[in-house]
Amino acid sequence: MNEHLIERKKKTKIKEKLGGIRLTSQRKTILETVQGMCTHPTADEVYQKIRGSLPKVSLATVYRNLENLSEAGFIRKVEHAGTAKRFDGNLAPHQHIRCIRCGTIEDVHESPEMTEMVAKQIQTDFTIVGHLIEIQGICPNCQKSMEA
Amino acid sequence: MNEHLIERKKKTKIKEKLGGIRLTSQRKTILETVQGMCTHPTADEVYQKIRGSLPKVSLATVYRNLENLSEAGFIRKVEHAGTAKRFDGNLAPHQHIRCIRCGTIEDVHESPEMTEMVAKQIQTDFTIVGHLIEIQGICPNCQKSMEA
DNA sequence: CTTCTTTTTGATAATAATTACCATTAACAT
DNA sequence: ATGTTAATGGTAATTATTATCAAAAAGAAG
Repeated sequence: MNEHLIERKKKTKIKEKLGGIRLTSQRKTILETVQGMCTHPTADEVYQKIRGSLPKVSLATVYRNLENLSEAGFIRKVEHAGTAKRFDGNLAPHQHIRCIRCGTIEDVHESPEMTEMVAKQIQTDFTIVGHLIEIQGICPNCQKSMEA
Repeated sequence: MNEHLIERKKKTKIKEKLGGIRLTSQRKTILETVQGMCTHPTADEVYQKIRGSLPKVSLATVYRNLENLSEAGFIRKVEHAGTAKRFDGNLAPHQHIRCIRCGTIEDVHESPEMTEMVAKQIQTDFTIVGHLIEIQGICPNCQKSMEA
């Protein structure tokens, strides 16, 4: 194995292709940020988080990348009843509990029996593509602020 | 039963109190419209529907009334993952199937076993106030338009 | 390493759904 | 009939998001 080949191999490794879409510093940072947060952030929350390392980044870039990173399957869009879209770096199938006051979302596990039960129940002329089970509650923080 | 009492009874009947909130023609029309539709309309859909009988009605009035009619418990706000809010005149507990392409919502029945199962599953520090089971699919109409 | 093509970006305008504001009008208790 | 309070219409403001477009960067080809 000569030096040329070694050089080549390194380059290929470093490139870290994202499957068709180009690897820009913005895209990389956004992906790593969502993967590193367990809070199911909105576009704006990601934007605020990355402004330290990428001061010139545009909010539009964040929206765009969250959208195409989820289309490419690197993150997923959280289906929920709240207003602002939220994203999740955890690709394992699971459901969520959402605070109806502040919008905070945490993970909850969905048992295979429940999945099966949901699928079994429905008789419809729609073509079913999935389902959403969202538990709704008040988070501990909001409970505190309500008592005060 | 003398005429006075008969007169009184009639009046009470006609007043149709809405539980604290005043009975305006706009409010009455909006309530009856939502109750008469099985399509889980958005504010704008209600607005378009009532413009014939109430040409001067404001869209803001529709938004306001859908909100306070649901707060007062006469209709319910449909919890769903779509963008525009939808309202339902059917107060019986049930869940929905939503077309992810056009937003159409139809009713689906939720079995008590499923309700129980959802409640049983979760271990959390949130105070649970309810849950949302949304089946997601493609409605027959959208299926047709996709084929074409 | 230079050049070419294509994608992506930043800045900002536009849009969609909703809410806020406020002077005028209407409801309804007295 | 009248006074108080709530509701309305018209419109501006807000929030979340998408569209636009010239300039910059990415990655392929030589």
